[in-house]
Amino acid sequence: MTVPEHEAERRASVFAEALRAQGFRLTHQRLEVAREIARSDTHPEVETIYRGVRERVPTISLDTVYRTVATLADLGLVTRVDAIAGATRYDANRDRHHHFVCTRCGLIRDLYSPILDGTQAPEEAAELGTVESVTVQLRGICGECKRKESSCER
Amino acid sequence: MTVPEHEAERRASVFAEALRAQGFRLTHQRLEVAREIARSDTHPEVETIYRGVRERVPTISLDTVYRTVATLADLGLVTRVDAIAGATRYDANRDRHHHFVCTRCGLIRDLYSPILDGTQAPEEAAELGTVESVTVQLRGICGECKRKESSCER
DNA sequence: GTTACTGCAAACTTTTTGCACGACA
DNA sequence: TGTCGTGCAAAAAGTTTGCAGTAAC
Repeated sequence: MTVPEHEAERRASVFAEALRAQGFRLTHQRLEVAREIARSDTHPEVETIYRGVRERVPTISLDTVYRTVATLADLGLVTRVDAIAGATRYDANRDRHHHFVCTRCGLIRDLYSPILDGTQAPEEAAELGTVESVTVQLRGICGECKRKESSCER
Repeated sequence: MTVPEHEAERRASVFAEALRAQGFRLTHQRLEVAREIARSDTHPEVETIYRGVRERVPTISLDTVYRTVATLADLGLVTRVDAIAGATRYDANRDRHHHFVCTRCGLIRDLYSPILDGTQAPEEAAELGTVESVTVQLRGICGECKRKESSCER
């Protein structure tokens, strides 16, 4: 939790404002979950957020945290890190490559690109640790999902 | 499964050879799981691999697939896509940033870099879909884990 | 013949869901 | 006051583990 207090508060207000704008009720629980995520820079999992919030709201339940986080994610206010929901996926491709990820359906396609292969780790990275690989992730909507969307505007 | 047959076979032999070199027994089950992953380019989850293998080895159990995939991953022959094992993690940082991921402990740190921000999606990506964001992922060993490793060579 | 691997079943973890009560607007 | 959100409990989904029999070396 090294996010400066003012930055955390700013993020939390953005969350609250967005929830209100979308017609969600500003409940005590939602505000506290939003605040907890906002002040964290460790990319926490739900369990961690839960423990943090519970210090201030001892009666909150784990499933409320799950629901609130899902709501914030749906509104695009927080992102699932390297998000492909569901089970762990495996990659047997040992050649240097990058990924295109569809945020709608979870499709992942390999992408070969000498230009992207040239991406260098910035110097600051050395402070964090030893970099062993650099890959680029493109996120967006795949052709299939785009077609579905335009055909039957749900 | 658009991996050409010869490429799939090549990958499968690499898997088999590596298993043997590391002293693992080349069982029927392991070879078939290895082959199934090798011929797939859809970044499958364990359940999918299981279904594929079961067509050829109807008696194989799901947990054997889990164990084999874990073994292959430990040997570095397959990678967990955007791998941070365990629960889903969330990111409240809406500013443009990149990630450093420690493959040992799962630590994720944000990385700000105007240079990385300049990374462009290659033209070929347009064939896959609409790209909405481009982020760079650095994988490696964090300072903490490196220290632990050098102090008490386990 | 040993020992590692497998299949089975059960446990564990993470996440989702149905329902009735309570709180926000 | 009406409806949405919460807490509880149970279930579902994904993954791991102990054990006894089986197969690889």
